[in-house]
Amino acid sequence: MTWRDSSGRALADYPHPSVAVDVALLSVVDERLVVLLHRREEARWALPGTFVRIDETLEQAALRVLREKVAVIGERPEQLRVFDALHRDDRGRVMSVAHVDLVPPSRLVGADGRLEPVDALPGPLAFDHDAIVEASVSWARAEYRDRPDPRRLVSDEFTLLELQRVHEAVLGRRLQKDTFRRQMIDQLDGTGTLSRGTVGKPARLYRRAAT
Amino acid sequence: MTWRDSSGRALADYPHPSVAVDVALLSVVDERLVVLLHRREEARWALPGTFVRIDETLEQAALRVLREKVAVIGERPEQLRVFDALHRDDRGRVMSVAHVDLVPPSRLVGADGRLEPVDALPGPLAFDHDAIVEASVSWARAEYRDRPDPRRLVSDEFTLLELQRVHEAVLGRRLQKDTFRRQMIDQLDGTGTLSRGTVGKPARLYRRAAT
DNA sequence: CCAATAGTGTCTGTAAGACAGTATTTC
DNA sequence: GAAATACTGTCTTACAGACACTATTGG
Repeated sequence: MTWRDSSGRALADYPHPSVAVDVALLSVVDERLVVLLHRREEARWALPGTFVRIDETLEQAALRVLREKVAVIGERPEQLRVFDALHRDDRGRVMSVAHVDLVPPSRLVGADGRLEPVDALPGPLAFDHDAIVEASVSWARAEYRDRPDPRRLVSDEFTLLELQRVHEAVLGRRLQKDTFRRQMIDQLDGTGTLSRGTVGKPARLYRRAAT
Repeated sequence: MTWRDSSGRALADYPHPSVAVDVALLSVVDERLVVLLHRREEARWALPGTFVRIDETLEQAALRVLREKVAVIGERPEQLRVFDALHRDDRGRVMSVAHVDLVPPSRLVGADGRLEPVDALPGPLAFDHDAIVEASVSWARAEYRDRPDPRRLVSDEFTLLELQRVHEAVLGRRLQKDTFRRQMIDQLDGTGTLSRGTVGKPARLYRRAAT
């Protein structure tokens, strides 16, 4: 039984905006922060996006668009903000809830799209997608500022240098190893084992500490 | 001329969620951070909210709901996040874009509703409005952490103590005057005049520096 | 003079940035 | 031994927090 207002109309009887999700899927490849772009129509690159169905949440829609449009299993999409300019989409009144997700590159084998470094995008993207990429990079940097690899881009056991390289890629700048060590060390558990097979003194292996 | 897809349907022909805005309108009264609540139906308090019309932006809808439901002229509503649980509204599928606005108490004379301190709300609010209030307080505190009264709750000229009292109300804790002074002083311009009529040594008056 | 508020100098602890030294591996 | 990388001690600088002292008003 659907709800009716005093004039006998249901909610859906009133004209209302459509809602889309656009997802900036980030990863780290070759020590650079990259975003997965998707070819939209002819000459324009865009983020994967879709309309939100009436029976799914935003997160479900975000995971679905990654699966359907770029063949990737997402991890944990986060909302950035709503883009709601009146004429941003010429098909009608559409607001888009921008999302970001950050996954290890192993998730991207066989992905349908193009990975581009976030600081060297191939020309302006469709809609307001340049602004979404910018917001997603800010989100990722805030996420990696204080905590050791919260999105698990490196495997469960890692050396401090491996961890540092991932943080440098996300933050987009070099870090000093002694400062980095001091910031991270008390959020890590040593495994007692050492890395093997590299030149130089073997490094200790760590795990993320259970918070 | 409306856009049609390959099966001849316009966007609005597909069932899609309705979009609402809910606005936490904050102010500072008696050195406490307060939120304006609105009576919804019987026994439940709620934030003012409305459906977004097809021809208005989120900001316009947020300003409209303040005007229509609580008779307040808003200042600059900011998005917090979208609440999108599938059955959060029993009238149908509705997502709500939570907003926050922070205005001086002079805007609230004649407001239609009840001002309550954010840390002493009268029981659980309707829908997910408790979470919206919590997010709006976090937003306000971040806004006031580093900058002198960015929402202009005090008048154009003020003493450091007046400024500090407003910051303490927003942040919900006492501050030390010497630390506070050092944080703010280089973002202020002295006017060269002194406050008058108070007990004790007259204080210098300041203006917000042009950033 | 007393109470009250304004304004400022200084000490301490913490942490970042920078530098340099020692340690342990491969080749 | 040489090269390479891991690890750590220490110095400097900056700044927050805390304390205390001086300054200037009304009563």
